[in-house]
Amino acid sequence: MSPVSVPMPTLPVRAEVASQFALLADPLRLKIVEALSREQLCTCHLVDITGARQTAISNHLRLLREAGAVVSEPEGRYTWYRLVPGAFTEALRALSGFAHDGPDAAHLRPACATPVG
Amino acid sequence: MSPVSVPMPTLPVRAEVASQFALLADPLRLKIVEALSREQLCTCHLVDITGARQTAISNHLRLLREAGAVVSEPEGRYTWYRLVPGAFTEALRALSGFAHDGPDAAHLRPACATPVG
DNA sequence: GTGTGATGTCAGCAAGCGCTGATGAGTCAG
DNA sequence: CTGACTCATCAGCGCTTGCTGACATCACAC
Repeated sequence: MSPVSVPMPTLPVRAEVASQFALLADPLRLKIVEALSREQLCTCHLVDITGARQTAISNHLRLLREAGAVVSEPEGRYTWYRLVPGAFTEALRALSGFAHDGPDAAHLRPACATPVG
Repeated sequence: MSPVSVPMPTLPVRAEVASQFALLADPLRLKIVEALSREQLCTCHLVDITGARQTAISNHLRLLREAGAVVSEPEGRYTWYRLVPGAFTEALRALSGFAHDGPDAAHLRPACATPVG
């Protein structure tokens, strides 16, 4: 049994990490997350910043909210949004593992052809 | 500062960063990238690791190859794939900016109502 | 040369996703 | 109360994406 057969011990919940990446995979949503990482904003701000329609912003905010990436705080007729601090921690950890240059690992080549048949 | 009116000076090419995140947004592709970050592998390995069909693996590898995230090296009847070291650098940088806890920025609330209207 | 195995590519299908317009709830000013 | 404004939700549409099966290509063993 080569290390190939070992079923990925690094990430505990790959689907969750993939979901975090999926949240950042859309340019508009990335723009929203980027803006919210700097300061709290309400929907009207995000509409102004991104230039997108209010409904589109609201849809993306709902996705982010349901995923636990942002929290909403209604205040009067405005609703303030802010980024949850540890929302993308697992994604960052996974990506850090990928992005680090692995010169040794890059040359590893496990046995390929199945030995018996 | 009035970051609301400034149209996002942080990331130069948001669409490209979003594309890098999109590459990691699929669980199967994430599994492939994770495996290739540790060692070079050929398609038969990835089929064995992921349990997916060969055509699905090949499709995902083609996406990763076209995006410049992996490189292929045919050798005999096998094709070795390895991760390009700096493939996700920009995504990592963007995510690092998001993930860092910003206690001060989290309390900033720019003026909301349009001044003149 | 022939057979087997590994790999890439193509067309087709189903599902998910993002945008839009319309609508309704809630809030503030007059 | 009425009007203006902010925001969320819904249904609908189009596009993209991922998976599958079928087929073609290439390399190795005999």
